[in-house]
Amino acid sequence: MKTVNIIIADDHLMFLEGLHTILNEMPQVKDVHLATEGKQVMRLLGQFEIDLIISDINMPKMDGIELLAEAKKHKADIKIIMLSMLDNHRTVHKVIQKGADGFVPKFTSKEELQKAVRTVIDGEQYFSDIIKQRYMESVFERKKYKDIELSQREKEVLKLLADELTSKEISEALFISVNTVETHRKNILLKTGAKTTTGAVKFAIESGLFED
Amino acid sequence: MKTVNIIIADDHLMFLEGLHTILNEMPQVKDVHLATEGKQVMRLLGQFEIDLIISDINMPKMDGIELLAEAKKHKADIKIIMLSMLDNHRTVHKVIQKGADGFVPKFTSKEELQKAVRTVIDGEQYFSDIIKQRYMESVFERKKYKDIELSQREKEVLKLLADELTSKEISEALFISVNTVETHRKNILLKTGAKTTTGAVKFAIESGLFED
DNA sequence: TCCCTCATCACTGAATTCAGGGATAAATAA
DNA sequence: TTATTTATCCCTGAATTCAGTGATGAGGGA
Repeated sequence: MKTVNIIIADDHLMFLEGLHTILNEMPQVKDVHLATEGKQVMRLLGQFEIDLIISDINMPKMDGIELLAEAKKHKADIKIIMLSMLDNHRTVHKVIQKGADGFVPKFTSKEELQKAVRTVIDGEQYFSDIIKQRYMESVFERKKYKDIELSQREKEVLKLLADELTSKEISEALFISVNTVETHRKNILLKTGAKTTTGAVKFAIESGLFED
Repeated sequence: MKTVNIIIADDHLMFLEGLHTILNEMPQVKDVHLATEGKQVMRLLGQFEIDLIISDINMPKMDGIELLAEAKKHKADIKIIMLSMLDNHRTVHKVIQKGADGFVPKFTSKEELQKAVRTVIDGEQYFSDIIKQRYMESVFERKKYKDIELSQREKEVLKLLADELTSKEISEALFISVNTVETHRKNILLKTGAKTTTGAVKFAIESGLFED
């Protein structure tokens, strides 16, 4: 039987412990290295011959998404299974796009996790049903937000509006005419479908527009 | 040596597994029951003689905060150690106020967790340093928001403003005069220190004012 | 009892926003 | 190349908000 060396990464030690226990039950698993953040994983990659990384997304210093890219850069055929708390569907989208080999939520059963590991080390991909579902959601969300994508300048204006500047103040801050600012505002309302500036700002905060 | 029966609750099975492993190492621990949500803990409390509950905060159906109150109601001298991801300091405050016997973040080391368990079963309280720190933060935050506490009516108006209603529409919705609405708005701006309605709404969203 | 907060209502005038119509140059995508 | 998007600018008039000031009755706490 083909055996593999694994690194598991998560900043929660208790979680790491549980994961370790579950993996040790598997005959396919040879060595298991533990890490509590991304940079540590990279160091381990330099020291050992690793076949699979199982990593959490939220970690200090270097998160799972970054790690995904770095690890694949270091060793192109390395397999990566991502774990997550599954709070939002934006990250689900990102992880899949970045080329993860597997993705399961943290509340997955022991059996499903082991199945995911077996599937991935056999060279196939494994995504939990709920992940697939979230992925679809994110596609739809994306479509919903696609139609109302603001231009860079509009975002800029909206941010300043959120900071309580008036049109005149914004015009002075951006060195443009008040009329231009007003036009941007008009278009922002038009695109977001909001009736008031307040509504547009609220929308921006809630849809994470300001995070980009 | 005094031995105790424990229930551990967390909706993430892998985490539960790790916690289980760590507890099993302790000679003070007799039985460990697993649960994935609050209601299940309550059922176990009816079936077994339990001394300590170690629970996550975020769980489906019945969360840790609710569980805390329910469990103490069921058996006054039961001990409860809370675990959390430690995202915000408002929940830290809530948990301590509700009378938890211990509170440690999920990224705690095995040693600290075991120490917390020993301390609590000896009848004392155990709070991690970072928890104490967060608690202090929440106290300061609270003080900061204390000065600008809005009245019930003002909150109501602010909510409707966030929903893009104009003063006139609000006056119609609440069956009061437009002048009254304007006065409320004026006072909201005064209290929040915001210059615009947009700013006040942004403040309300970010400070979690709408959550109460 | 006295003071304070809350919720209600009123008026004025200045500032700002919103809705509506257009226009133009430059860059980008089809 | 043509069409679309982006960023810029302009004007008008109605609606709305903001700032300032003031008042009243009800209710709670010191």
